[in-house]
Amino acid sequence: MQTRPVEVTRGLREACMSCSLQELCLPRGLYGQDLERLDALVERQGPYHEGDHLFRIGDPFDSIYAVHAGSYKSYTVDSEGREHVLGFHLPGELLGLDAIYPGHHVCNALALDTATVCVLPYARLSSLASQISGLFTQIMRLMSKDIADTATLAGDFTAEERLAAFLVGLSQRFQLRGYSPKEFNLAMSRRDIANYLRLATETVSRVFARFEKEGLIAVDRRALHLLDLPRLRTRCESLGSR
Amino acid sequence: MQTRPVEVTRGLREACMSCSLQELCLPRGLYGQDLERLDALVERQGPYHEGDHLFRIGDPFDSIYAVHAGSYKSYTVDSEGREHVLGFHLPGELLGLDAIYPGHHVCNALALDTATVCVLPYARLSSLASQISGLFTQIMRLMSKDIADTATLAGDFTAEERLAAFLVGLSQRFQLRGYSPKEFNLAMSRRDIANYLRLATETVSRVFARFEKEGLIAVDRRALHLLDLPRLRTRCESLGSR
DNA sequence: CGTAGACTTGAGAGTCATCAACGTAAGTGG
DNA sequence: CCACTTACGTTGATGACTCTCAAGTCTACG
Repeated sequence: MQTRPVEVTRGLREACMSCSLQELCLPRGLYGQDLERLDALVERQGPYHEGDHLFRIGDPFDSIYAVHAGSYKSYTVDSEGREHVLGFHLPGELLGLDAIYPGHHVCNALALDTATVCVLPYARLSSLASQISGLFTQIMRLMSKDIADTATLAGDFTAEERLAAFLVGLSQRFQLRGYSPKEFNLAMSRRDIANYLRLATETVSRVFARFEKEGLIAVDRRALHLLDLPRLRTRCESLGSR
Repeated sequence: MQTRPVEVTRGLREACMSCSLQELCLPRGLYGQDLERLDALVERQGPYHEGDHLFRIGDPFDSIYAVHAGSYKSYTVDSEGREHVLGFHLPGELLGLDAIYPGHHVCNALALDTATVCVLPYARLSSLASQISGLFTQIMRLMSKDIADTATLAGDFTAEERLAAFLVGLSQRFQLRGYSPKEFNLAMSRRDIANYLRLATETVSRVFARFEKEGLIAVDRRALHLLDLPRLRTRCESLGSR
């Protein structure tokens, strides 16, 4: 069951062609007519509001989503009802790739704030990818990146290493999108961060406090200031693959 | 630097067409002429022997590998020299998908026993994928599965849950390949298992002993006997996504 | 202004890592 | 064939990191 009917802002063509995320998103490396053809199958969807679900476990898979604005979290719920956060998704990143294989969604995705997505109907996308070799390449690249990234968190690292890596990673992703790498707002709660990093919320709270005491960061609720990025990096050097 | 020159068993065509792994590997869903065209670009490589590297971090990426026989492990080495096992790969599974994005390998892969692979040159594969829509679909499916699988281990589970899930997962994979799901040999050492599950080798040893005492398994060195698969499953229910 | 939820802080407990010693199997060279 | 070596695996004792439980603070919102 797709969660709820949502406005589809089609109207203006050139969703991709004028999008500021071109460099991060699928169209990278596509030009002219190829880009127009991709543009023709993309639909903007939203806005979703905080807590709205983009899709849920079991929903039939028919589209991949690219975050256009705002941010999302994806998560599963295990047999005992416990939630497991799989990732946070910023503009330009794809959602729903893990649903291709089984043909239905295997995780939930919800908006962490007011957010929109670009909908890429999979059937049309794959037929287009057969015609445009650059598109095939780009899809493969993004999926490959996804595989490499999910492997990063799978270490047995300390709470400090995990949180430092998380903050450094976020910083890099914000910078790529043209935002300040040293100052940004966390869209997600402590509980979500803790769950994502496989820690207790209390531990996250304590490590934040420790980092602040050491002058690494300044944090006020969701507002974050990375004061000493170099030293923060040394705190998570072992997770080098980022 | 590709590790070492290895014999390439081309010779007989029909590597894919007669392969017993067809149902697991890429050709699934391809027939007749399409299969022949895929077959034409695949080269069998090996045999590699225990400890031989298939590729190493930094090696230029130009091919995806499909395990044909034997088993491999993939792993990284962090800045402090510690090894991190990313996965074990059985016949029919793909290796090197995470190298597409960066264009070079981001992990090492080595043979755990005498093993062979099928080499899929990426450039030729992607051009073929634009001609055969079923091939594109299949590649996407396999990458999607990879993404979903790597997410599975990322929970904060107990040592028992992790090991139970590992054994159950292995069992399923062996069964899919036509082997007994209850009796098989572990190709990997305790140290590798422990590293993969983010545990100490001693912990793995102890949990094996505990499982044996409970009558869940019988284990002698690498020889494993799953005596009570149902009860083993209940031990890792929370990792339900498998 | 009051309540609910998010966040913080403290104290105690448990799981697992570390350190250490020992047992076993396989391979080597005499 | 037997000491010797090496890698692997098991078992025990101790300690640390982080979870759990609990109470308290702060913020947002109705």
